[in-house]
Amino acid sequence: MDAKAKGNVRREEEDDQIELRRGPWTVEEDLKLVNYIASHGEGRWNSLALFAGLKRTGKSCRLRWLNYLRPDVRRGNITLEEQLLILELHSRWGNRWSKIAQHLPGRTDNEIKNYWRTRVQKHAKQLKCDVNSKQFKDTMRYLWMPRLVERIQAGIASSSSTTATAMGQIGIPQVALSYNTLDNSSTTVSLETQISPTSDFSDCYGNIVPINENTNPDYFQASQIGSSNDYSHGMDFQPWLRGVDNITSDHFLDCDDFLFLQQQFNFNM
DNA sequence: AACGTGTCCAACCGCACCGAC
DNA sequence: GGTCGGTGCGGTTGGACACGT
Repeated sequence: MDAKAKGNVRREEEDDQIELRRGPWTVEEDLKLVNYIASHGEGRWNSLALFAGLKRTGKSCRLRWLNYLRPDVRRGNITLEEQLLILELHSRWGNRWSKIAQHLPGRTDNEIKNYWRTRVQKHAKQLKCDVNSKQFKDTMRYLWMPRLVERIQAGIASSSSTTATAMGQIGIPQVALSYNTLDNSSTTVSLETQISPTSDFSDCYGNIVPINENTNPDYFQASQIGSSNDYSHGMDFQPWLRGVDNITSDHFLDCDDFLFLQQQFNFNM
């Protein structure tokens, strides 16, 4: 055991001696934490826990604040746009949840991680394949993501067109992901509600080149409105893409989607 | 109504990193 | 260079809840 590990063990032993509380937070504890941070700000979590009168570790206080009590935490279902972003960014960075969360304002790394485990990994399990396998990644890239784009577009088309204008007026940049759908028409989806003015999107997409100049099949692209992505790669999934409507937004695959996907997946194994 | 099973998510855990001393 | 305190990250778990039988 190295010095750092010893230090961690010693601190945990000290925690036990103080009889720190664990488990779910009470309303009273939440109020103490919120009020203390409102008066003194966040940071220095161990001393914060002490001075706020909370019998919790600093780590516990930090986690509670960041994942639950922070005023800008977004709650509720992950939107289609957010699902698409998660898939995109995960394909690039893997399980770098905090980095992915930086590009989904109001969403926590914990929430994204939970989403991935409960939704995406569940589908991988149902398809009887490893979530890290090429087959599963291809399925995401060539089937789920284009389908999400179409559904986002359908939603945009049926909703008020004032949204984008309003977002522009309050200074939120509009970033779009564009794809070529499988029938060779161009599809563009705006992610304006997800990208904060301070997010470093150039970090994600800083080295983008046109698809026809990149020979790497695993390459994905995203850009300002006007460029294109190509997820088709000659695979013919048009019946699936065209045949399913009325899909609920909280899951990116409904039952029919999944059955078709399972057939396509087995066929292409 | 009672029970079993599956799902979801808040919270915890272990580890690593960093800066100060 | 070693130690310590603070912090952040990714993986895991436990319990509440929903749903089916």
